[in-house]
Amino acid sequence: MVNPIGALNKIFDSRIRLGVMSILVVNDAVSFNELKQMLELTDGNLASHLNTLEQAEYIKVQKAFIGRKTNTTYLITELGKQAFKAHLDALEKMIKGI
Amino acid sequence: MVNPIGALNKIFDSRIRLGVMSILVVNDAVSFNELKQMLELTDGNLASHLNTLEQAEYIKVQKAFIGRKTNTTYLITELGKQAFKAHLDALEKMIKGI
DNA sequence: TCCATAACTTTGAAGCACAAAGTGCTTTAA
DNA sequence: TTAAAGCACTTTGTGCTTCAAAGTTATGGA
Repeated sequence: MVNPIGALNKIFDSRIRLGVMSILVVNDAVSFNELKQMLELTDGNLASHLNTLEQAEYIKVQKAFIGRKTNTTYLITELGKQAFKAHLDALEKMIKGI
Repeated sequence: MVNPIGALNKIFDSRIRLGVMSILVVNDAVSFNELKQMLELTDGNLASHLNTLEQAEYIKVQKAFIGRKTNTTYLITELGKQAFKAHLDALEKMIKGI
């Protein structure tokens, strides 16, 4: 038998990063504050997890202006979508014992 | 919106514990060595994760004899089954954005 | 008698998660 | 026109988790 946990993505071991991806996979552009509120996190904690996801190129940042005010939103990348899907597939296989 | 990651079980944040549960949920009694081989872990690492699961009463140990030799197998408990299922449900809800 | 195997426990290092506090910029209220 | 408050961070420090490696105890086989 092949080790079932080997196919899991380490980046998604973290519940918070998993939560961020779950949100971004269905929502096109979500702001820092929306994520913060949805996931009930402190700024620092959220920022560091977003940073990890950005380093992995699973998400990207978009800085825009709403009137004069800057607004930062986060989007999932194509690579991020693939990695997330692959992780979920691996999870499913593991659970179902395939 | 309710925080989607709040319903996840911290015990199952670990890929190894998730792997153990996935195996035990479909296999009735699995030995220490079988788990060790399937998951490709060192003795100590496996033992400590099994210990965490046992503390939570999600698994239990069965010491039996094969001839004169002792044989240790692990089984999932009813509580373990419930907790595992609840975790998977929470995961699914989170991912599907329910 | 010696070695191997099973099933651990202990130890220690490395990495991670998290809160809290600090930063720089901007906007709004007094 | 300060002052306060919000946004989006970065930095810092503590405590927890993970893991490998080594040590332990017991048994079985050569």
